[in-house]
Formats: sequence, structure tokens, C-alpha cells
Amino acid sequence: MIKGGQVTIKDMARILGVAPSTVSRALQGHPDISAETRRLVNELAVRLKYQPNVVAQGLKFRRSNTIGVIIPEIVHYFFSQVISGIEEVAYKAGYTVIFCQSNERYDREVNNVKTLIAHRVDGILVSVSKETRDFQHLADILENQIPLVFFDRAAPGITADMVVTNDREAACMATLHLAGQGKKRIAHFAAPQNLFIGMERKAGYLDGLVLAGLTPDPALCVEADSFEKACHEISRMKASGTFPDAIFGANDLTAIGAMKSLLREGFRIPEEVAVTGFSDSRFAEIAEPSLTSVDQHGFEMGTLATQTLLKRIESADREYPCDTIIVKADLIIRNSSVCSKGVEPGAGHQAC
Amino acid sequence: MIKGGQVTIKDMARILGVAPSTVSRALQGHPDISAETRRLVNELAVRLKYQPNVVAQGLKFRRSNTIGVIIPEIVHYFFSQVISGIEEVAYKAGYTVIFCQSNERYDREVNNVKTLIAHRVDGILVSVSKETRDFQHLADILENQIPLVFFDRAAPGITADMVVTNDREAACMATLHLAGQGKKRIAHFAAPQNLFIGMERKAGYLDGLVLAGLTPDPALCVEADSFEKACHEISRMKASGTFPDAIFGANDLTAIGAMKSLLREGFRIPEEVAVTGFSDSRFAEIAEPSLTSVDQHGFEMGTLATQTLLKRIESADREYPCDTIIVKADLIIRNSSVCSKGVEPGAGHQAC
DNA sequence: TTGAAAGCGCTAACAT
DNA sequence: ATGTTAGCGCTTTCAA
Repeated sequence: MIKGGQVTIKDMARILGVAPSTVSRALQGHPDISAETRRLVNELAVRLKYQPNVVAQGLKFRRSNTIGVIIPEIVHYFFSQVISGIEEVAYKAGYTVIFCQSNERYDREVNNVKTLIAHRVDGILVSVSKETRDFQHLADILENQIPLVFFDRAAPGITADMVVTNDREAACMATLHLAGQGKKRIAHFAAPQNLFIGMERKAGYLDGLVLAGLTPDPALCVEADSFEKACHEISRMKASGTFPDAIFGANDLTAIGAMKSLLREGFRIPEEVAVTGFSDSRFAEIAEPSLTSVDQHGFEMGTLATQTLLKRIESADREYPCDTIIVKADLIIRNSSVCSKGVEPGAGHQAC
Repeated sequence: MIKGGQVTIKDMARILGVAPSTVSRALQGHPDISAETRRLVNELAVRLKYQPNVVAQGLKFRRSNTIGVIIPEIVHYFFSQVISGIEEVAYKAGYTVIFCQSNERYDREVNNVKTLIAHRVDGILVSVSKETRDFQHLADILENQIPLVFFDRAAPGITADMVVTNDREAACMATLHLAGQGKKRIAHFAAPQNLFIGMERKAGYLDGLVLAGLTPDPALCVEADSFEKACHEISRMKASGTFPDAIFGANDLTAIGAMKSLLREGFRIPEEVAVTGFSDSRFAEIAEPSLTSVDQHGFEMGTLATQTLLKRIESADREYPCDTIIVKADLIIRNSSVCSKGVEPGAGHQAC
């Protein structure tokens, strides 16, 4: 930083023949400074394109006006929406965002925390990586008195604010919706059961079956959470003879993989097999037929998490009890689960 | 920064009864320091979870080991890939990434530049917003002696390194591919012509027509660059009587909007109308039929841009001539343009 | 081998 | 109304 080119307060003080403190005060509009001096200083600042060195200010004030974000993988539409929400709120409040990607790896997440602490960020937003089992590095954040807010994926055992989805309820809703279409053999393509979201969505699925008066069939609840695994699972189920009349996928890509395979096998969607996904990526609208899915409101989650963090940062007393904010997910019904009468392409998105 | 909790070198010096400079040297493994002192210091540092204050180091060394990124909208898959590539290279080189989103707005972009300069980042990566017409703020970056690299969208008239796609060539390739399928009435759904990419892709389309010996028909080249506009355009064309036998969309969402409408109107894809997109978002694989599209290699663009920036930052002499790196886009052929014999669902992505 | 002092850029209490 | 001084945390030259 401060390549040759950067102007400092000292430079301006020298040019104007005044003390640095005078320049500093003039720049801040301090009332003690004469109008004339103020004018002189401000004109020079503009002419020289002076930019205050916020790093130095940070050192002085022991606050950086910077928040850190640790996110598993930005290329997921959901996470990119969250980041967008975070950036929006941070920008408006005058905070800068330092961005770290854990790539779903524990070692990188640990490193990311170190980096952010070293940068003395004013607060940290974290969505925990899939690999993380030990949460000491996250506890360290709090020990360093740095406000911490989890979003989407929290760390068990760490007391901090968090903003999460009502995964279980939403999964239940999706399942009930399928049952409501008269489906009896509803399958679940589940996410790994060591993940919180994997467990929650499966639990919600089971809740839904029970509420609908259906008996869970273990053969219909399998672990498959990717496009490819879903394709494979469809083939396997077909060969095995136990075939579902509806599928609730743990995420959209899984559901779409299933749909692609179903279509190839000649099944009609949703008449023979209805499908729903989870996490309303834009994929859902684009799929053919368009996919019924659960909108997790990523952008809103980002804004809420950041507001919560800023509140904590800016509050004098940081020891107030922790908040858990639930961002309610919505089921967006499209053509993959309901016969398409009148539902246009692109519906649920915008009229076409 | 430095809430109550943060340990400083001074703290440790006091505890050990030595001078701060001794602690500093011990931490760096300076040879002058006795093995014993070094051990003592390092043990204490670990015990107290000392993290060097990189803000203070930055002030001292006039470099922040931080790079700034200004991106139009992170929610585009392409840009999120680029960010991912940027973060990857930065992380490995020990740099931290400050992230700003212009939201395609000029005023925010100007502000973002200010923020990054104020933070004394060591270098800046920019993809220019659609709205930006005045480039003074970007020139300011260079005037401040801060290395600047453009990616994807460069600013005309500003001499800086850049990493871009061969849009025009790729658009030509896509058009030729359609012509190669025997299509004669190839339409283009173009991006706005005030955008560089809009102009380039249209130029490439025209190049392709000429190379294929086809005569451009103005009625077939329309401005439509979104899902909805594409739907609308299909209806309009159908009503007008001038209907294409192939469509080259300026981006994937546009192409997919067109496909959805075509299917609704009862056209067979690709037999009656072949379609290609641009920018290989994951949408392309997911669409039904899967969409032939141009892969812009976002991740690679991010890594290359960052490597270029770091090279510039770390080179003693920064005045060497500017590089323009072309990341060659690839046409990924899928079912929307070629009759599907043997092409599996999910092909082009991974076997299923 | 270690300590003292100065300075990176900025600000604020304390002079004047 | 303005200048002087000290200090945020760290490093490094110079001195001991």
C-alpha cells in the first residue's frame, strides 16, 4: 500500500505550511478550524485526490470497518445470493467485506479464521464447511472478542447469533405437497447424514409422510445428493422393482438429475412421477418441466446475517443473549409436481 | 479491531520482561536471538494465541497483502466462477481479497474504487459495470500507482493488463456450428449494442454467416437478452411469419427462454429449430434438451487475472508493457443443436 | 544477544 | 484557531 503516489495528511500540511493535526481537523469539519483554513485544506485534498488511509485510521481507532466472510463455495447460486445480500448491507453501512472461501475444507477454514483475525476485522460471518468437525477455531473468534454470526450452517456447541432456514419444516411441506397430489410412494434422495441439513431435510421428509398417513419405506429413502448420483439411483430403483411415484430431492441438481433420467426412461412428469427439489436455484425455473422447489431466500439471509452482525459490533454491550433468526423457506410450486394446466414456462419467475 | 481480547507484541514483552523488539525478532526467527528466548517467546505466542496485527504491519511496510475486486454482479454463475479463481490464487499467494459489487451501477463502482484505494490494497481487479461511460475513477487507480487488471470487461482508453474472452471468434464458431447442421435461417438474440460483448457477439455472428455463405437477414437479428425477452421474441416472430430454423442466443438464459417457448409452441429442438447459448453456465447442462453453449472458463479467467496482477505487484519495475490475455472460449456441443443419437442426459458434464 | 528510539498515517488530549 | 505530542502495533536501525 501507499505506493509512491499516495498523498498523506503530512504532505498536505507541508504544502500549506500548517500542522498535520490542523489538516486532520479541517478534513473532519472540526468547528475550531477557521473557515479559511478549512477551505484551503479541502481544496487541496480534492486537487491532490487525497484518500484517507483507513489502515492507519484502523490502527488508531482499533476498528477496521471491515467484516470478514467465510463461505464454503461461492459458485453455488444460493451462496452467491447470500454474499450479494451481505455486500449490500455492508456497503450501505460503510463496511468493507473481506471474502474467504473454505472450499468445504477444514484446513482452509481454520486458515481463513486466522487471516480474518490477523486483519482485525470488526466481525465475522461464517457458514461452516462440510468437512469441519472440530470447532475450536470458531470458538477462538469469540475468545478474541470478535462478534460472530453463523448463516445457513452453524457450528454445534458454539453460542453465537445465527441466521438459518427452517429446513425441516420446509422439507415436510414439500413432502406433504407431493402427498397432496395423491402420491403414495414418495422417495427421498437425501444429502449425507453427517450434515445438519442432511439430517433436517430427511427428518422433515419423515414428518411429512407421517402427517400424510403414509408409511415410510426405507427402500425409498436413499443417499444421493448430486446430478450423477440421482441418475444412478433412478436406474438402480428401476432395476430393483421398487419404484416411487414421487421424489423429493435434497437439492435442485439432484432433483433435476432424477428428472432427466426419468424422462429418458420414458416416465411422464408429474403424472407418473412427481418431483420436487430444494433450494430454489435458478435451475428450478429452467428445468423442463420446471421444478417445484423450496426457496431459501439467500439474499435475505445475507442481509439479515449482516444486520445482526453490525448490531452486535456497534452495540456497547456485546454480552446480550444470542439470537437465532429463522428465514422461512417457501415452497414454489411449478410443473414438476402439478399437472401443468395453465402454468406457463417461466412461471413462478415472471410472466412470459 | 483489537478488541479487549487481542494480544500484542507489547503484552508479550511485558510478560516475559523483554523488549518488544526482542519479541518481534524472536517471532521472525531472527538469528541474533538466543534459542532460549526464541523458545520462550514462541511458546507464549502459542499459549496466548497471538496473531500478528497485519494492519499495523501494513502501515509499517506500506503494503497490505490485500487485493481488491470489483465485480458487477456476483449472482451470475460466470462471475462467481471468476471470483472463485481469484480467491484461489490469492489465498495460495498469501493475499486477502476485498470484495466489492458494483451491481452494474456507475456510482457504486466509483465508490468501490475509493474504498479500495482508502484501504491501500496492493492491486485491483475490475470488471466494468454496464452503466459505466466515464472511466476517470479507473484512471485514478493507476495514478495512485496501484496495479490494475481488467477481466472480462475492460475500459476503453485505459492502458492496463486485461484478461478477456475471444467473444467474437466464439460467437462465429457457434454460428458456423449451426450452419454446419444445415441451418439456413439463423437468428441472433443479441445483447444490448452499447455493450462491448453485445457488439462482439453480434459481429461474430455476422462473421459466421458470411463464412457459411449465408445472407444476413436483419429481421432475424434482434435485441433480446433475457429469458422473458426471448419468450416474447419467439411469439413475435411466429406471428410475423419470419421464423428461424436456428437461434444463437447472446447468453444461456436467453437461449433457454427461447427453447421453453419453442417447445410450448410445439417445435422440435433441434430438428425444426436448433439453439445455442453463450457462457456455459450450469444452466446449459440442466436445460432440456441440454444446451449447446460457449464455455468462457470463468475460473481460469480469475486465476489468470490474479496471477497477472500479482506479477505486476511483485515486480520491481512496474512499467513494463501491458498484457492482454485471451482466454479462449470453447463451444460445448449438446442436444439443442445436434440430433441426440447417443448423447446422454448430462453429457458434456459427466457420464451418467 | 538485547534494548531504545523512531516512524508508517492518523487523531485527540493538551498545550498555546 | 492552531501547534505539539503521544500512541495505535509493528519493525528496524542504531546503540549498548
